[in-house]
Amino acid sequence: MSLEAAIMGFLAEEPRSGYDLKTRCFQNQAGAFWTADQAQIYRTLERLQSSRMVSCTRRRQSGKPDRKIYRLTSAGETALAAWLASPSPITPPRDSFLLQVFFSADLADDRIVENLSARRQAHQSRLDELRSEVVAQAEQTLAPERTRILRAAAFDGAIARERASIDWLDDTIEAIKSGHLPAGQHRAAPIDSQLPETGSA
Amino acid sequence: MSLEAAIMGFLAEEPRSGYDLKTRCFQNQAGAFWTADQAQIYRTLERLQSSRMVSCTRRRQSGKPDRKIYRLTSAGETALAAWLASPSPITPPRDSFLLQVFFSADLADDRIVENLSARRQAHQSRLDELRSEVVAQAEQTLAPERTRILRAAAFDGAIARERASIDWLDDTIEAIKSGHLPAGQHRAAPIDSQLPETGSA
DNA sequence: AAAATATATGGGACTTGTCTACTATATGTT
DNA sequence: AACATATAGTAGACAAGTCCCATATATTTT
Repeated sequence: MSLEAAIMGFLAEEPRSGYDLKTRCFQNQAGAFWTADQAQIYRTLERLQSSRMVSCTRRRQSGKPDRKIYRLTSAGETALAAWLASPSPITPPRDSFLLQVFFSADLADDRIVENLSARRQAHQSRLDELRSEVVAQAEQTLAPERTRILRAAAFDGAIARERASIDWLDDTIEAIKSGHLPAGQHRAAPIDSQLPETGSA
Repeated sequence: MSLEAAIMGFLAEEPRSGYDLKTRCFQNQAGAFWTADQAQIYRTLERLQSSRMVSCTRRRQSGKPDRKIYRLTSAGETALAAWLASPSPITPPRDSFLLQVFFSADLADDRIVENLSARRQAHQSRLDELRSEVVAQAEQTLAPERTRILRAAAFDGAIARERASIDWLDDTIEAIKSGHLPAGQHRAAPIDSQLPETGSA
């Protein structure tokens, strides 16, 4: 549903081909909020066409294969407007990393810290990407200011969450490093050590 | 994959039935990080059994149907340990709400504020749930301290993100209310008004 | 006595999204 | 000449998850 809406949102700006959507729209722009692989974009376009939300015209090109240019129909505009005004569903939580933390009592301290640090790295890269995307977006002075501000707000939302994750990771790493995490009495052998416990029990 | 791991994580604590997992584990405890409906829990248990990660013993009950108690095998313990030590995949962003914000330039200011406020409400409820879950978890003094602390850390991660979202929403609502968002020159008619524009253009 | 609710387990259809790979042509590189 | 890359679109298998529903029984409520 969201992918349909996102595609309609981009087509509302201007008509585009599946290829445009894939390379231009879902890589930089909306890639921060929704990703879709090529196969799915094409299939969603077909579905939108068969439900009359978009229309399609073929454009010949010399040498390259034909482009199929999709444009939003008036039914599509209505559907897009309805989606924009409707509350978007709260997605059920699905965070495999927090799940790992939740279950990692049997993991040695330094292993836990490793995992947290790696995760920190990943969030940091994503934050950097988001920031550079904000800059790129701000430079596109062709779009009306209202559009630019709202898009910036969306990016800010994503950025705020990345920052929160990083801060939490820093705090947690710090807490473990300074020994606030008591050693466990392991059910069986500690996960990454064949040695018997020496002095921690 | 994560659901398999989560189930194994719970079975590592103690043997349980599918019903236990559904009602006790995936509703309160890990429900904050991963949800699964009943159908999927049972099917995943079957899959885990056929790959020898868990074993199953039937227990008769008078009146009620038999319980199938699943326990982690040693192969399962190994697989769980491997999962805990492996970096969890970064999931591609998929946030329909930010997508809406991204595309909502054609929506009237007060509509946008409505949407943001509704979202704020939702995040606030989720935050409250998380907090009460932390309290509930802290009261379970039967679990070893190490376990409790790590679970609390996982909840803190989720809480940190909820708070960040709420703060961002507050800021954004405030910015729009104080008129920082310029009116748009609409492509067509403004989305939720049949009246011609009067004084905003 | 009928109806709802909790316990316990399962089946089947469906949607979304991922992964792979294939067809074509033009351009640029080694 | 062989190869990679960009353009543009198509096709099929598959995994994960959601939704709705069926089957039992026991207890509690109306």
